[in-house]
Amino acid sequence: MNKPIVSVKKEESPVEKDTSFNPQGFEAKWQKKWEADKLYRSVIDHSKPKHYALTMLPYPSGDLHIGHWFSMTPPDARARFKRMQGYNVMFPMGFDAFGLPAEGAAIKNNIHPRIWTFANIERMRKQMRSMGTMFDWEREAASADPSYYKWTQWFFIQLFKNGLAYRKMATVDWCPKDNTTLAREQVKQKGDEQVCDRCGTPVIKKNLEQWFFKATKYADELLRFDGIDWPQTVKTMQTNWIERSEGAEVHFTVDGDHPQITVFTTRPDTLWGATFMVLSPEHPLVNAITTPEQKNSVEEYKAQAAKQNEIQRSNVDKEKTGVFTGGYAINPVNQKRIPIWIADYVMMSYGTGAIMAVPAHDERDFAFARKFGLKITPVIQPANMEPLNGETMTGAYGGAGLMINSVLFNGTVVNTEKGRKNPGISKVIDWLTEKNIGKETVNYKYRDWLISRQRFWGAPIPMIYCEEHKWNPVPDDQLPMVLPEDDVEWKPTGESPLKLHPTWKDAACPVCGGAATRETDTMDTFMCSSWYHLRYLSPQNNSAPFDETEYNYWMPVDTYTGGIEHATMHLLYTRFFHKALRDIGIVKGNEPMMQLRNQGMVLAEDHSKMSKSKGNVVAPDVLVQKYGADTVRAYIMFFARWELGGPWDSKGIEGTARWIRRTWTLFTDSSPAGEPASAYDGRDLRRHLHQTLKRITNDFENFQFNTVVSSLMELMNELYKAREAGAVGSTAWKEALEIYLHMLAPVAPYMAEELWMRLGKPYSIHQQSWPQVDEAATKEDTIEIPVQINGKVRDKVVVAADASEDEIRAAALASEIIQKYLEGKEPKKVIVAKGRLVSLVV
RNA sequence: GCCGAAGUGGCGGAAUAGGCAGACGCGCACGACUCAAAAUCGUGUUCCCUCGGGAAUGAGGGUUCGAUUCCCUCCUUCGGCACCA
Repeated sequence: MNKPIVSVKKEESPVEKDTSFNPQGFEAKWQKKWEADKLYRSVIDHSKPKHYALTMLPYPSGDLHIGHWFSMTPPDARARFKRMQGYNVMFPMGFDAFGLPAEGAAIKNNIHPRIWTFANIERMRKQMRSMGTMFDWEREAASADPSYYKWTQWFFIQLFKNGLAYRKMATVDWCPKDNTTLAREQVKQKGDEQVCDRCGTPVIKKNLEQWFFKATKYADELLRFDGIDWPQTVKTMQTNWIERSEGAEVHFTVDGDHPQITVFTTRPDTLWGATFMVLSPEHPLVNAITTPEQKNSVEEYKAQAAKQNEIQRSNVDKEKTGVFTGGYAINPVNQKRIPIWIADYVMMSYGTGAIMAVPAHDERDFAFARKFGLKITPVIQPANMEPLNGETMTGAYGGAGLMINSVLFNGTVVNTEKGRKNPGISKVIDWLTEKNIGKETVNYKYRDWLISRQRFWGAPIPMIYCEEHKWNPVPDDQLPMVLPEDDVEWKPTGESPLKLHPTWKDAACPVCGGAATRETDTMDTFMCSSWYHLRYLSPQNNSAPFDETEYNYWMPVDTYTGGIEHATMHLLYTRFFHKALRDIGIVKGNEPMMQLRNQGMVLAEDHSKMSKSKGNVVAPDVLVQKYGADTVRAYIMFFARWELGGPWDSKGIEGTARWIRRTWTLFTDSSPAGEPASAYDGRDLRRHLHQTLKRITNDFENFQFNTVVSSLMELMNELYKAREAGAVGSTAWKEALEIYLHMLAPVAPYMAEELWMRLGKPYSIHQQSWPQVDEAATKEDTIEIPVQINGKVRDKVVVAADASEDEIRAAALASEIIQKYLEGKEPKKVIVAKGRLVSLVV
């Protein structure tokens, strides 16, 4: 397993250096030397432009898998490239170290999560070192370390003090397997079930008092992506997740002695067509307005809806259901008495939990009205169509037209625009406001971030409850509020072990000093990862979450890379968090990460997801032992488009391994074929070299790692040909070898360093400057131009690279083959694309 | 249902200010070396063919001298959201 792949040993003379390819040997050697020399230490240096390259930190599950390599080593190559370009690069790494698997291990093995977690970190750190990345380990941070979560707690308190963290009773999602509440972002739709994003278990609803962050305060700002270069897909996903909709709130009075009911609508222009009202079964006024005759059926429906709620009631295709409450509302625009129903297609969690139903112009309302025989009144008449008739319509009409049946608004134009851009909507909103029966409102699907978790292995929420003084933060001098080491029971009881701990929850009220109770919930681990990029700035700092001088130099993050699965979770949380800290005065700027790129996923060879249970996981350690880390890095970059990912191909790595070995041989074989020709013309070689340099520079910039490697492969093939042609010894040859190693260095840092040394160059190649493209050298002398007749290539002519259109045309027409095709006739048309092609039309 | 991304040889993928489709690599075939195999090196490899050529970038249409690239319609795959009022 551990033997070198190939031995290119020739008959050895004792003075000759060993030229056998032994990556395991030189990789270990350089790793040690780089660490001893602190080659990748990143410190403030105002003489250079800075570049903060960040890749999402891993959870310390205990084993580095190929996906980690895929997400870390290409960005590492790019960070190295940036460094050679003259940037002062910081490329830190750490661990998202709180989380449930540690508790699972605690339950299973009766071992404290801290011990399990930090043992895993130790193990993964070792594995990561083999990857040959330029991580600055002196900046490492682990979120489960008290010196880290001290500041996670401190940030919570800052949010609390600034009114951005609050506690409320709410209907929340609960994962019965993980035994904790979840934020809405962490609940996913799977088939027709809502499941826990972490474990896939269907969630249930619970009414609980929980801590929230006021993320919705930033809804509008989070919809703006000004000045940041993020993938459109992520921006779209966040935009859809927040889902802003413009409309109006309208107040309806209710028959009898009841409070008003407010509805939210995006179509106030259709108010005159509201022929009934629907409340969510959970709406607080349902009981009050239900008449005695309807009480039984309403209760029955509510019970059934509540039960369905636990399973899943949001199946779109489901037949509409509902019951009449017996109550009536007054439509404020025309004083019509309209029946109030309850139905589970109206959600308490959106808008006001009540809608005005306009069956003529809303499909759901239409289906409901038809099923229960409710009145349908059209109020928008499309042009060029028979007048709509509520009795005979077969579906709702949602398009443009003129308002009808709407008294003073009759004839008003309604288009398909949303909100104020629609003249009908805009006019009605103004009128509602004036009449004081409604007002313009913007509604969001986005909800505040539920931060409480009923778990042990997280940062304890630093709050204390006293009967008299209610909730108060733990005083700063008592931070961190550390998790207990002893007397913790590892039983899957469904309650936080902290709650069951004999003494942990006892505290003194920060206000009166009297007996008080600690919060026993911990924070969502996404809170920890919302600010880890700040902790990297100064992980040792014990008096502040980060140094301001470090912040001013390094922030914001220039390049952020990671998986797209975090689009509406971490990537949204961290933007919110940054904006909140900005308003509190802790950080500057509007966005934490300027450029974002998402890598794809490495799939198993059968195109399925890799998983331990399926046993189809590719183990990078084995590959490193067999081929060396450089080959694994290069193959990772080469085998698929980084942004797409794809299935692993275990045979494919042989090609990359061959290229690495051939590169080694090219540099170390001192008996080149071909005579050293003093008359060797290096122009072709230099042209290839500088064309490649230009391409690779561009490809690194654009995260196109696969073509970086293929360009290097091509250039190596050229180098072998040049060697045959007697290039060895020429200045072009020497230049080519040096530049080749510069370009190789980010991809295969170990071998590049080893070969650089063997060229007799000064240590270290990783401190060399990225070579300059010699533009003149990239230019061709002559070019071959295809000549098309009626779109088909018939011949190719060779002309000077700078030949004029006339010259090219003449050369094309002079071709014998072309003349043969023309059969003596004049072409109807001759198109010359200078430097590219000639197209003849006959 | 809505929104988005992607469809190129046996496979991963190159090539888009519209200009020689298939770079590079895997696989495969043949050859050299070898007693033999592996490794290595070399040659070939989109398909069809009557060897002159013809067809081809998911399908169909359009714009153009010319389309993988731009426009329209459709199909497939993947991802996101999902009774959002």
